[in-house]
Amino acid sequence: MDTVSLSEPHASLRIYNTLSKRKEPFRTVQPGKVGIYLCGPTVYDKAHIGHMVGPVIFDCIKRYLTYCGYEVTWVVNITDVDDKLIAKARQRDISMLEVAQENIADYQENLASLGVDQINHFPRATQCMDEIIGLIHSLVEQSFAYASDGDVYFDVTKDTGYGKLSNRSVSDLQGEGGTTVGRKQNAADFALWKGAKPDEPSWESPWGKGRPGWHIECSAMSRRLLGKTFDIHGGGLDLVFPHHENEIAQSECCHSRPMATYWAHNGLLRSSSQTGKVGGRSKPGSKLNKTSMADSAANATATEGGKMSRSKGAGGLAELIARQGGERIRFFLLRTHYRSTVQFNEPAIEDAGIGLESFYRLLKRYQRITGNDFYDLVVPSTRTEGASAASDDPTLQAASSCRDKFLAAMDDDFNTGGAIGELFELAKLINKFCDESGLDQEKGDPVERHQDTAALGKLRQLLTIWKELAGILGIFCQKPTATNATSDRFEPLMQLIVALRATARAKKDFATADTIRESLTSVGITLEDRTGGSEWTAGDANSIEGLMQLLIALRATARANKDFTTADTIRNRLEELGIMLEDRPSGTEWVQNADCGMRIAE
RNA sequence: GGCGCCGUGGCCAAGUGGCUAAGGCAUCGGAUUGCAAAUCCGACAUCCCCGGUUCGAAUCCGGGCGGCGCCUCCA
Repeated sequence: MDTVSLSEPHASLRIYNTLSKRKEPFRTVQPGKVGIYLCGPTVYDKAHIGHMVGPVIFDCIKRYLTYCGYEVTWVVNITDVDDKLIAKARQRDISMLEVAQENIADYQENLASLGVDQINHFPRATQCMDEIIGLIHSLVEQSFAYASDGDVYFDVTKDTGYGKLSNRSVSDLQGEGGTTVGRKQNAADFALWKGAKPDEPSWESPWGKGRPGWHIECSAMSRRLLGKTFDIHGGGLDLVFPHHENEIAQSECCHSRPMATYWAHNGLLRSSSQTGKVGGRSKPGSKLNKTSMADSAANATATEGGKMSRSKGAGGLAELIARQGGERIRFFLLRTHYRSTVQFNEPAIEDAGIGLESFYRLLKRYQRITGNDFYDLVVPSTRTEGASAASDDPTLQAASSCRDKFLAAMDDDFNTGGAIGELFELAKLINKFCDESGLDQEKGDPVERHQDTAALGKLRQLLTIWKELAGILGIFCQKPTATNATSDRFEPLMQLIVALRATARAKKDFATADTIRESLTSVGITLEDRTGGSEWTAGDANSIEGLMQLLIALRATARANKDFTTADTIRNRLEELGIMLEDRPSGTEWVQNADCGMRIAE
C-alpha cells in the first residue's frame, strides 16, 4: 500500500487513534485542512439519544479544529437503503423513500436542538449509486471481490491487512457463516452488492438489479466528498467491527492508500435505572419531577439497564428534548469524555442542568452590572487571536491560566469533561471578582462610578474569555429564544407581584413578603432580591394559574384587613392586563377578556 | 471461546509515574441577607483487592474480584 505524506504535527493537539490504540500527534493530509467523516444513522426509525453522542462530540471537534486554524469539512452519511427500511415501508404501506424522509427530518431536527450545526454534507446512499457501483466494479476488476449469483462479495483472504482495526484475523472469523454461506467463498466475506429479491427497491448494475451492502456506501461517499485518504473517520464504538473494518478493506484495497489517518470512536450510552440517584436536588414542588413521572411509561426502556438501541425500543429523542431542552442534553453528554460509556438517565441530565443554570446566572449578573448583553460580546475566533497579552493583574492572570488548562484539555484528545471543569473555575473566578469589586452595588457618587470603569473593563475581558471557551463547546453561542407561550401574561403578572412584595417589604411586612416568595417557589419560580430590585426565574405553562391564585389570595387578605387600597390596586392592574376578577360566594374567579370570556381557571 | 474496555469521595467525573488527587451535584459550617435565594470562603477521597517494578504509582507489570462492550443489525 502506498503511503501518504502528512503535514507537520500540530504543536499540542493529540488524538486517540483506534488503529494504533494510542494517542497520536495530529497531522493532516493537506496542510491546514481537515476532512472528517462520521457514520450517521440508518433511518428506519426515529432517532434515540445514543445517535447524538457522535454528532455532539464531533460538532465540538470541528469547532475546536476550526478554532485551531484548520479549514474543516465534516460529512455525516445517512443510510437510507437497508432491510429494516424495506420492512418498515412494507409494514406502513409507504415507500422506502418516505420512511427515510420522515426519519431524516426527525434526525436533523434533533441535531439542531442540540446545537449541532457544523455538518457540511449529509450524503445519502441512494444518491450515490454511481460511485458505489463504480467502486464495486473496481474491486471486482482488481480481484478483491467476486460476483456470485446476483450478489457481489468482498474476498477477505485477498486483503492482507484485514482485521487491523478490530484486531482480528481472517482465520478467527471463519467459523461464521450466516444465511448466504452458500454464495460466499469464505465465511468472513461480506456483501458489497445484494441482488434484489422480488418487490424490493433496486438499482441497475453490471450484476443485475440490486442494492448496495451496508459498508460500501461509506467508502464511496467519503471518497467523493473527502478524497481517497482523509483525516478523521468517526463513529460509535459498536461500528469498529464489522462496519469500519470492512470500509477499510474496501477502500484500501481499491485505492492502495490508507482510507483515513485517524479512527475516532465514541463510547456508547447505557440506559440505567431512573431510581438510581445522580445527585441533583429536586426543586420544591417541581413541575420537572411531575413531568418525569408522567412520562415514565415512555421511558420504560431507560429503567431496564443495558445498552441503548432501537431494537430494545429506545427512541423518543424528540420528546426527551422537549422535556429537558437540547442544551442540557448537549452539556450532559460533554461532561464525560467521548470515549467513555455514559450512564444515561433523566435525573443525570437534570443534574447537568443545575450546573448550566449557574452559568446563566453569571450571564445575567453581567447584564445587570453592565447593562450589556452577554451575547453581544465579540470573541476571538481563533486560538492565536485569543491568546492574551501578559497581564500583571492577578485576576486576568488566573483567567488566562483557566484558558490554558481548558485548551490543554481539548488538546488531549478532546477532553471536554476536563475543559468543562475549567469553565466552572473561570465562572467562579468571575463571580468572585464581581463580589470583591463591589460592582453589584449602586453607586450614586460619580467618583466611585469612575473607579468602577476599570473594573467594568476587566469584567468584560473576563466574560469574553469565558464566552470564547464556551463557544468551543458549542454552548452559550446564541441567545436562547423565549419560547414560553405564556410570557405575554407572565412578565406583567410577575411585575405586579414583585411590586406588591416590595411595598410589603418597605413597610417591614415580612410575613406578607415571605408568603409571596414561598408561594412563587411552590409554582416553580425562584425570587432573588438584588440591590436594584428582585429578579425571578421563568416559570412554565402552569405558572400563570399559580400567579393568579396568589394574587387572588393576596387580594382576599388585603380585603379582610380592610386594606382596600391594595385590593383595588390588584384588581385595577389586572383589569389593565385584560383580566377580570369576579367575586362569587364560592370564591374569586378570573376571566381573560381577550378570550371573549372563556374561563381559563377552574 | 476470541477481541476489547472499565472500576477515583454519598452520586457524576477529570487526572495515566512526582507540587496540597480538577470540577459539578449533594451534605455540613462561615461571610452576606429582614429572612431567603444567589454569590464567595471553608470542611468532606490516598484512587476495587493482592503482589511486583521504582527513590517515588491512582497512574507501569502480574494475579484476583466486580461491571460492561464487540464477535448478528446497531451511534
